[in-house]
Amino acid sequence: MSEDRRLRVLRAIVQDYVETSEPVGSKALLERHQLGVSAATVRNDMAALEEEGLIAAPHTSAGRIPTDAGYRVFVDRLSQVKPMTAAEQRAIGHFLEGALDLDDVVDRTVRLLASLTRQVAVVQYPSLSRSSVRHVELVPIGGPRLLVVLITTTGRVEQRVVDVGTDLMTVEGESTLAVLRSELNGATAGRTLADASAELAVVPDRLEPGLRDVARAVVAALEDSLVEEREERVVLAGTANLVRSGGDFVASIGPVLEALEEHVVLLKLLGTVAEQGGSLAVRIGSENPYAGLRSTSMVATGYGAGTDLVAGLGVVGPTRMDYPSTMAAVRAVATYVSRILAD
Amino acid sequence: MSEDRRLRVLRAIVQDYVETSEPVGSKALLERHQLGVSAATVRNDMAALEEEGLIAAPHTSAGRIPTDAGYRVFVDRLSQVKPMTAAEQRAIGHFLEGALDLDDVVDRTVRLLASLTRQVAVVQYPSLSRSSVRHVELVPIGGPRLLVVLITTTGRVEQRVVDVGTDLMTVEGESTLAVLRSELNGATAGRTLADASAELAVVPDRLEPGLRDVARAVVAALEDSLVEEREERVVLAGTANLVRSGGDFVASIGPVLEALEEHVVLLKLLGTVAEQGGSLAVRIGSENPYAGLRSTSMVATGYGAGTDLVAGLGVVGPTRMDYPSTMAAVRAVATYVSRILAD
DNA sequence: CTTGGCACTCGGACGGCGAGAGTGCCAGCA
DNA sequence: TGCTGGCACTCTCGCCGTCCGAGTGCCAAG
Repeated sequence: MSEDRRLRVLRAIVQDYVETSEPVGSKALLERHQLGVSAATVRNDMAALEEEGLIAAPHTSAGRIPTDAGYRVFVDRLSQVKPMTAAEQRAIGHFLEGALDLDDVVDRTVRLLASLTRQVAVVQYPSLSRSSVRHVELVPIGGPRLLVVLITTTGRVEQRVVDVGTDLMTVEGESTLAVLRSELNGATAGRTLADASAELAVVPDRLEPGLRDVARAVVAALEDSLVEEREERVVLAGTANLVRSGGDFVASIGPVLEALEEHVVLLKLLGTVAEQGGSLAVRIGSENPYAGLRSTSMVATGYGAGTDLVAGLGVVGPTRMDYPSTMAAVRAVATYVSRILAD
Repeated sequence: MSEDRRLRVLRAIVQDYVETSEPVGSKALLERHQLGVSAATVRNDMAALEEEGLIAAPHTSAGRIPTDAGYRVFVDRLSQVKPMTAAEQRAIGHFLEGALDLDDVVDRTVRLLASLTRQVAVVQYPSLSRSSVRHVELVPIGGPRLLVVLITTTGRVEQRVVDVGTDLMTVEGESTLAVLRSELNGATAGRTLADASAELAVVPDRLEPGLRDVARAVVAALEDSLVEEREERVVLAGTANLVRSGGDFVASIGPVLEALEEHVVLLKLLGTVAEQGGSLAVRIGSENPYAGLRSTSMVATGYGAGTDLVAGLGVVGPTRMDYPSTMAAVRAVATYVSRILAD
């Protein structure tokens, strides 16, 4: 019994099941694929595959469906990411070109990904801790309050109101701020906040005593913006696709929607992806650490301006999804967004 | 046949149907409400109510369910918004107090509203056109590009990259910017962008000729940020509640999810609400102009810092919802958010 | 105007039945 | 040793007839 043919059978089962949403039997398989063997042989192979835990039968007189492990083998060994057509590529580029600012880029990206894959798309905002600082601005906004604005090379703008204890809306206040401003920019420009942390810490000490408290408050605010939960944002689109996905999956969308609303969960998932280097990550069904997402798979990858990855994006859908196309779309979109952000 | 009792019957039907999700018959009504009349009388009243189009029978041998018109009468004449308990009020205040910045306020608000009402919550970001300008900042970000940052009194920060044609990252560039900066702030500070529009338009003419093109580009960017579609943002939470809402409603969540993703639609709905003055707006089922939301009701109101309303918030749920509690929650949350924003 | 009574309707649950799909196993063959 | 055709077996699913009960509309009497 050739291992090779058994895997071809598995591939055929996955493909058919993805297409029809129904358990596939030996006969149906022969009709749609040229396997060159008889139904009985296929049945033997199926029995073996079931033994290995790659497929399962919902009940005696139904066909087989792939298990999570089956999809895993399919993704790892039996499928290749199918390239996007030139037309699709053009469409992606064209759609993303028109974006006005970072919000718009992220918004367009997530919608595009959702409509390309017909699944729920997830896009993380470029992370602050992994982006470089372009500029720090200080704006007095009345009384002792100061608005600290942080602009990154990816175009993300983060702001925070700080109470500095002294009223700075005065003439000498303005010159004070100018000093502080240039110190801060000197300490941070061009590097990530995390990298600049040490330099930032000593900024207050380099200033005249009267300014130190102000400086300390501002530096604290900048450091604070790195705290994981606060700094990360994630955007969704295409949740309606969950309903359309058909099959018995629809019954379990409740927990899935809940999990998707827990942005922290999504960030964790995207985070591990962005770290583990370039290529696509696929997390299938029960491989997923979060209970609500046990019936789904996630296909994700990192993206970013230039060579560093600054965030992750991907899609979430039923484990019965068209992995090759989905993977192609995720990869293509990530490539294009990265290109756009590089400007 | 007293009109009065007929309405009491309608109220009882609405209450029971909301609670049980099942058509309610004359007998069940008598068991759960002290109407002081016989089943036959109730049946007569029901027939009359059906005649008036306020209730309907799904089929012959089932009870009645309220029509959209029936809910309308219930909301307008038969229910009063039931006040939140002191404990609930404290919880709301406490939960919102902790917010760090505007994003956080909006985020907490929408989650709070979703969990209070067990429905989909919708919160619009404070609108730019209706907020006052606190400060305009200009930051050169390399080459001929300038980042224009707009900060409103509600704490919202909007940024836009502008190509001004000249490289401003020079010494004289910086002083140029200082002039422009103070002109812009002089023209806008303390009023809404819309109000400042006329003043802004003449700013370029007051400057030396070499600066005019730069100034025009910046002013155009500011005006541009008012364009409706771009300026408005809306945030959702609690979509998972749609699934839990039970009854036959679950079948139609597909179109509802789609409609909810069309933020433009939600903004239109919230927009009309915020305009029409203080109190709560309730839009029931087919009163809704958008096909996807025909099976839902929306309860919404405006909120804002001080006396002006700057945005809307509300919830979307099945027409069969507990209107009195929902309305109470929406109103209470709006009140508290407004209070927080006033700081 | 209300009430009790009564005949009527209809949807949903239940159970039996047959068809069809799919399987496992076996014996024969290369 | 591995493939194949055949065959008996097992389930699920859909269909149909039946039954039950909830709920109604109407009527005649109070």
